[in-house]
Amino acid sequence: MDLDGVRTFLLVAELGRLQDAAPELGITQQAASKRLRSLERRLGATLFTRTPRGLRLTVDGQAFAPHARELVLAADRAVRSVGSVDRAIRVDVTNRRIAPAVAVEDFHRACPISNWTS
Amino acid sequence: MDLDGVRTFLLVAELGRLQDAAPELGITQQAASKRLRSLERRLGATLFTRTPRGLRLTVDGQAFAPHARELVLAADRAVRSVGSVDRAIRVDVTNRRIAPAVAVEDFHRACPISNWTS
DNA sequence: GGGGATTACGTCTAGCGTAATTATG
DNA sequence: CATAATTACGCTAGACGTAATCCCC
Repeated sequence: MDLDGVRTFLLVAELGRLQDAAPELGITQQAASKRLRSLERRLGATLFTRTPRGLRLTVDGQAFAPHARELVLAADRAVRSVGSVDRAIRVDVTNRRIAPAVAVEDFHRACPISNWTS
Repeated sequence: MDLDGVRTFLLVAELGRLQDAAPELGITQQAASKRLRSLERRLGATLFTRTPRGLRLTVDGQAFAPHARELVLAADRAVRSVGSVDRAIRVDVTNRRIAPAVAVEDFHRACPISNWTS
């Protein structure tokens, strides 16, 4: 499951036309069309009714929309959850011959933390 | 953003070893390793500490885990939201010469619904 | 004919699997 | 040495863009 397709769905549902939504997403109209087709194929349902004046949500699309919004919000929260932690220090330990290095390394093994190089 | 990587993350975080998680996901150990690397690259953070006995969560990984669970649950709800709606009828209107067809077609234009053929 | 979406097609990147490599205990 | 993860490499499927096509006002 790809979230880019879900974001495409939401923007197209809001704007009603691929031509408006596609530039916003940094892709072409054709790519947006294929994203929606791919999403519909994945879900096994038709999300939009295609008209020569744009796209309108089907009942499936209307049912999917709120869940899609919740989904992208959850994704944004998940992305924000990393990197926001205050990093204390960053120490590279390569020489085990000196006592402080051993002490730091022991602490490293006892309490693993990210951004260590080894 | 790809949810398969998030599901891989959760299973590896639970089981602690790629070898156990990979078959569960229907992929090889190497593919699981690359999925995690891809996810970490996407997030810009290291989620696991690699050891010769398996993988352990870093602080970033611990912070990401609950959001990841919420994310996959939201995805499952979103997928279930389509197709569960009760379908009432399905009518193909091709002949505009008869009055009932016109009436149905007008209703169609006023209130689009999925599963129409045109 | 004009605006809008789709299809066709070439290209390019991402993801997987098999096999070989590295690293730890 | 055994175990577990990584890297190398070839392959296939998916995604994008350009160009051409279809469809309804």
